[in-house]
Amino acid sequence: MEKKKFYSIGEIADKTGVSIRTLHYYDDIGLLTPAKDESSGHRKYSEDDIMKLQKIISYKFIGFSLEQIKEILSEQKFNMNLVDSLMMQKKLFEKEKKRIETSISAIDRAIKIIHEHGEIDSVVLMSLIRSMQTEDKQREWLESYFDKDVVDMIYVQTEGEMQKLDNVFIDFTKRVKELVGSPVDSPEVINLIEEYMKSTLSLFDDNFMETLATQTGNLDEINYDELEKLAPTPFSKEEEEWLNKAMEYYIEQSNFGEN
Amino acid sequence: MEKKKFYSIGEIADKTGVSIRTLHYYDDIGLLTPAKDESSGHRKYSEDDIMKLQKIISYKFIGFSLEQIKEILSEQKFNMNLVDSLMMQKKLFEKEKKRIETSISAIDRAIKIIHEHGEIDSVVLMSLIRSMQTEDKQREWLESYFDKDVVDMIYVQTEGEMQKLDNVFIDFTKRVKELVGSPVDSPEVINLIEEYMKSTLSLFDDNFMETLATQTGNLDEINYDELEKLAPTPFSKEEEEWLNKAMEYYIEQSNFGEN
DNA sequence: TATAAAGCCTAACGTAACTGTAGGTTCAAG
DNA sequence: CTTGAACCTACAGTTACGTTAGGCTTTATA
Repeated sequence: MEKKKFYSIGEIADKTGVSIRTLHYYDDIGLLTPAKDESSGHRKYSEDDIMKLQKIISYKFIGFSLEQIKEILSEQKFNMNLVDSLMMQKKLFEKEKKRIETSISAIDRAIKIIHEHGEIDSVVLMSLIRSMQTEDKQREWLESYFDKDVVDMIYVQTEGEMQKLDNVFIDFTKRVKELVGSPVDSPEVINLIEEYMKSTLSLFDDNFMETLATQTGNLDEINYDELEKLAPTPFSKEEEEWLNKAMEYYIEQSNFGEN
Repeated sequence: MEKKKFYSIGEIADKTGVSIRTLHYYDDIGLLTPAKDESSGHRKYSEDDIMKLQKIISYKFIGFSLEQIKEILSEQKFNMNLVDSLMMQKKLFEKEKKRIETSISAIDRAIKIIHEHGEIDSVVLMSLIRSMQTEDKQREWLESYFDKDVVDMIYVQTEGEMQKLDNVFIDFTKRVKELVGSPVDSPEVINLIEEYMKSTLSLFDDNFMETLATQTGNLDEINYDELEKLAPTPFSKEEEEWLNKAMEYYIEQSNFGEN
């Protein structure tokens, strides 16, 4: 004589931490369908139901959808398939983890920048964040023009270097937005660009500059549209055009790359 | 005379990687509402719209909801508030990251177990996973009965130890399910329990055992219901009762703890 | 024993951030 | 002039529930 004990939905909710509504829902979609008391219509959960629910919770934790869980639970074979699914789930999780990690460091970077600069143009901030977000694709893009080790050299930076670069970049954009429109041969403009180049390049050693020079061949063929998608500039069209001219002028003047 | 250039929705989608449908959606909810060509009704995006979209993408990446983004973009103050929000987002991300990490190691553990044992009772597998999932709460529970350092000792295990424990545990459950119902004084049963205890306890050193002994005072007052919620057993009621009796018998027989 | 409170029921709507589809209009090229 | 690509609106669907609303049942208390 087995006296089967049943539990009410509230008890199950307490026991497992799954809400009543969720249990209703699982019943609705046929995932966990307990017996019902004939007269009252109240659900009554058996020990088996509880075990099944534990499995459901576990599979959910591992990342399966309720639809998938339904399948898994109904299959007897169970095994072959499961390992594959587990590995897939793992890959998905690892991707997500990576995404979260970049998001976290983007946040850190943003916070630091705000602290350092106080009120900051959101456009600039965004362009930095966006460029982190697409770093992988930026690398790919760069690697289609330069050797991998050159690209690595560009990206291998310490925390401190990066922060320094951020600051330089932000100051630079600020000045650009102030000076836009003024004659490209004015001392301020020349000074601005000179300062910026020096600060930026100072982070790379001579070795790098040489390597870069040997590979800077057919720059005319570069696909700039692609790049724009990956790292939007914090400048308006107008600012950008002005900046280009200023750069050109500066390079001509200082016969950069000749000697 | 400024010649304003506009872009079609398709061009924007190409430029930014955001789908046309999503751009429609952003328009619908009033997040990004480009001008429209009077006659055709086609959306036309300005440079400003593109910048705004870049910001939207960035804020999304950092974890804000579209609703929040709408607010952020409409505010001029922008600054004070933003840093706080960023820190909050960071915390959320860090929580999520932790969750993912446990999920990943749960998967690893499950895969190893399946490889090791081939066909394995899913109930057992689930109970292991579930217990990882609730490890934090389990610790809390334990710490309400033992000192923190004792609890730490229980949980500090190397990869290898953990795997060994998993295997021991799984073999144990298998045997229990085979032997359930047989007399608790039979040699097989005694042997089973002896083996299990030895394997389990062998992982802890004497120091630990002593500490544990001094603290094992009022075990009667333990709140088992709480525990059940955190670490469901892989046994049915029947199996569990039988196992309890077998344990009691074994402990009496072997005058465990008296010495 | 009456009644209140707690617990349970179904049914329907709401959520976030989209994706998909149907049926129709506009634009660009040959 | 036609054809195909690009665009439009409008509606439905997705996941895994949360949140009511309105009405039974069961349990505890006066």
